[in-house]
Amino acid sequence: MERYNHRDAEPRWQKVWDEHNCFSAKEDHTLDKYYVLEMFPYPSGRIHIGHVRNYTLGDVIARYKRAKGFNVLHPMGWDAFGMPAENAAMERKVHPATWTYENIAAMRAQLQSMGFSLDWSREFATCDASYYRHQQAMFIDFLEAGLVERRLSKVNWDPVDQTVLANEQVIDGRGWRSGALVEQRELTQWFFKITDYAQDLLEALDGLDRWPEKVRLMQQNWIGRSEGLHMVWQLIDVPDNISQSTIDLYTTRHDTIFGASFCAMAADHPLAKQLAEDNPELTAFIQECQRTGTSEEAIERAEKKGFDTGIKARHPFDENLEVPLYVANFVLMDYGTGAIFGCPAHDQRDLDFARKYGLNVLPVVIPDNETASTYYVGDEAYLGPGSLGNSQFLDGMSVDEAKSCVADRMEAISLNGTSQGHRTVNYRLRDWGVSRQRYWGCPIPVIHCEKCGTIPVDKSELPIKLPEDIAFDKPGNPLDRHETWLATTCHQCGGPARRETDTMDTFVDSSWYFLRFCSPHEEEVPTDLDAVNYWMGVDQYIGGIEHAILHLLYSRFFTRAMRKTGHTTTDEPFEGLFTQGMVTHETYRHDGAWLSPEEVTIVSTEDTRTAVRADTGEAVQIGSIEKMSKSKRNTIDPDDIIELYGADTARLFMLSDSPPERDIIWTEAGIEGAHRFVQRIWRLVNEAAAVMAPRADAPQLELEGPSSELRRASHRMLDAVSSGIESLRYNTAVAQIYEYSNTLAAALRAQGNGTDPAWASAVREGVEFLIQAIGPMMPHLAEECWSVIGHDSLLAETPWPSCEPALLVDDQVVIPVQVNGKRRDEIKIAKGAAKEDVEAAALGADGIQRAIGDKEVRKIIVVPDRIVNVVVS
RNA sequence: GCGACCGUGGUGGAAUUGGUAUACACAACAGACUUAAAAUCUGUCGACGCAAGUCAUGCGGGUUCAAGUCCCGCCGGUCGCACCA
Repeated sequence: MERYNHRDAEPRWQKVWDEHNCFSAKEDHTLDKYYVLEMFPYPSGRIHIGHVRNYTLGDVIARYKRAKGFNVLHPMGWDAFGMPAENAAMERKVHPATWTYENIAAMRAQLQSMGFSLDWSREFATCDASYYRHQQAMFIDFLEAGLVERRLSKVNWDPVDQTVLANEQVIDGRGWRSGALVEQRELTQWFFKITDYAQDLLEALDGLDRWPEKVRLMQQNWIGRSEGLHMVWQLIDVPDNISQSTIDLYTTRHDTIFGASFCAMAADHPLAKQLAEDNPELTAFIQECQRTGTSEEAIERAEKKGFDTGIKARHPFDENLEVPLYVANFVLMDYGTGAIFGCPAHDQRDLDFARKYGLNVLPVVIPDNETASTYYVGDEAYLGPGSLGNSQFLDGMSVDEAKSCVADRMEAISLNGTSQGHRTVNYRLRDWGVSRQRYWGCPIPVIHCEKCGTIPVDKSELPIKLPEDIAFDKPGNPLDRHETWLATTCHQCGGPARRETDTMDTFVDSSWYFLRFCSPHEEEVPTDLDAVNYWMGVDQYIGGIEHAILHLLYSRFFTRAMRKTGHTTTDEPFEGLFTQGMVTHETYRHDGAWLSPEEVTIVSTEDTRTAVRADTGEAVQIGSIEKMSKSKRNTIDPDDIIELYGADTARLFMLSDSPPERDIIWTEAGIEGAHRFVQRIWRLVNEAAAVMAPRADAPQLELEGPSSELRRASHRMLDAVSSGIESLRYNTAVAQIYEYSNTLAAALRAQGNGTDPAWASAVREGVEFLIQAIGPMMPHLAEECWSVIGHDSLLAETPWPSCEPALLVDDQVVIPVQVNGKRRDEIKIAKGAAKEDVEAAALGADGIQRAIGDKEVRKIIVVPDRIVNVVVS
């Protein structure tokens, strides 16, 4: 028998599937649908192993659901805008569009060589004008619905690249590309008002019961709801040139209000800025605050610093209590009101600050084992529960009682005619700044007209296409310098106007592509409501955990915004979410330089494992196992694996052993093991084909008799594989298949060339089940085997077989018997046997008799069909 | 610092969700076939013990007839957030 030749079989079956149009989703909206989607790739040039894992995980469920009779939508596209294309343009003098579309072509071919069951007829790239024109139309819809705003905002500005950087692109205070010190700048930016949906996005997390708990928690923390009190304090000794006589404070610890010993506002608080105008010292302090980096380290090391403004703030419940107002470096302008009262005894930052400036530290929440008069707070603020003390009318209350009492009183008393406080809810979530000063993104469809102001373009002018003739010879946004593109006419007044040169954050592109897949060729509007109604939401979405917040939260917001503007009918885009682990590999170093796996030979002996350079034989240091990355040079090229071992082997390796949510370590031994199993299945099927019942014969399947044991194993395997796939526990499904192939091989060996027609039928059934079970995982091998056993039809078009329930249950069960919780023997007994019979059988077993000896039996616990425990004293 | 998750053989991992701990695989070892190697097949494989058995799921307690699984406290690791008042 010839070895299975993947080089021949894989392209052949891919062609057949393509010719039969096996994987295009049907436009029949009366069928049960299943929408499975993996996060679409950025066309960086080549697919990497992480893609192979991602799309394999999705393809298994797609092929399985198709076999189960669902109308499956499994599309693919390209998240094609972004910085790398511009970097390539600058480095290699190639147009971003050329670079991107060439990469797409190369990567499409790679994905096709993996045999993924994708509906390529729905493919698009987000940089296609036919896609982004609809994004522009929706931007205008959002603007009209009040979901978009243009306002001044602080941004990270890279002075060398002359662009805004996202927080993630600022490393240790420097631009990730240029290495230049990042400046804080105020720029007019476009924002999506995601904060309008903060409460809804938070509450709806509860309904996402097929999302990982971890991701829901991360989003919950990111949204960061806190319930607090907004209040107004009177200011005293305000300089004459300042009109402000009160300050707005925000707190969540209003119970500690009698412990307040100072107030503090952010360095960029409007009052601080006003005061700084004629105060050089304060100006210098504010500048110092702004210089402090935003990196984690900088914040951790930064000392609490303040500047006493000389102004006093009057305590709302105690006219005689006046506390100093500081400008402080640890107060954030963009949270709450940008100003706080400090209660040092019960907040660590306030305590550090108070100790530095010699401010009063008065404990007001007294732990149960302390008394108010003697309780001393040292260098650690007390954050725990207790009863109020040193707090006038609050004394004796719990923290919660005191909070609600303070809130009631503040709401009741008035200052200058309005209530001095009100309960309020704050979120950490910020509005989504979508402006990017880049060329390779979706142009924001807005013009600036001297007469009419900043207005959206008329929808009839869409798409606002990117100009093609651009140069990347200078840093910054080339759109700013493209005069013929910039100059336009205002559609309202007919006067001259200039185009907006900001383009949209690429996260906008990926926030609705899953909706576009439902009707990718719709020209008039972004989505066909009929199609969206039928296909959405995505039943199973699969991607990396790194998108737990940004992409997944933006998409949830965008879907809501699209619903509000009439482009879809549901709020939640992804009903099921699965976050897969990374693919990792060992790292190798020699003389400080990283070496790729091909440059290294591993030398293994019985108990050592070392590495040498493949070319020179010099010793190589084996480093830690890390995520595959170009910088560590520990990547594996999927093309090499497909060529050497085949797509099915690569797919099997991705599915076996490690649970999909966990990181998987790529090893040569592992991929070879997977390849051996591919060959083993091939041999097994061919051997079985020689002895099993021919296809033409009427099957002579029996529920009892000699062949039923094999049949039980077959049906149990199929059942276990089905549930393993449905719950995405692919590693256990693969283990079932391994185990079954051992069983089937042993059965063939035992029976020899038996001629019992019932047995031959059972073998045929078992082989067919085996092929069906591997179908979603190793589709080419399965298709080849399917034809070997005499089928003319395609496995890809064959329904999933159903199990015979009678074969899934045994009429006899083996149950372990314990004595005092330790297993001593086991008994074989009829399933569902009466308790008394089970007890009798258990007590009769040799091992049990021996273990009991002369001790007294006190109790026998029988868990039906499970276990027996004999308790002796 | 706060929050979440995880610690099971030499290795990846399984365990019906409180009911036979270590399925399946990798590695290793022994054997068969072969002139030889590869491939393939067979067997062994948590520790100690000749055995009966004893001990083993990071460590220490607890609940229970029964704990890898539940509770409390440590230790170690991974991830997320982080001056959010």
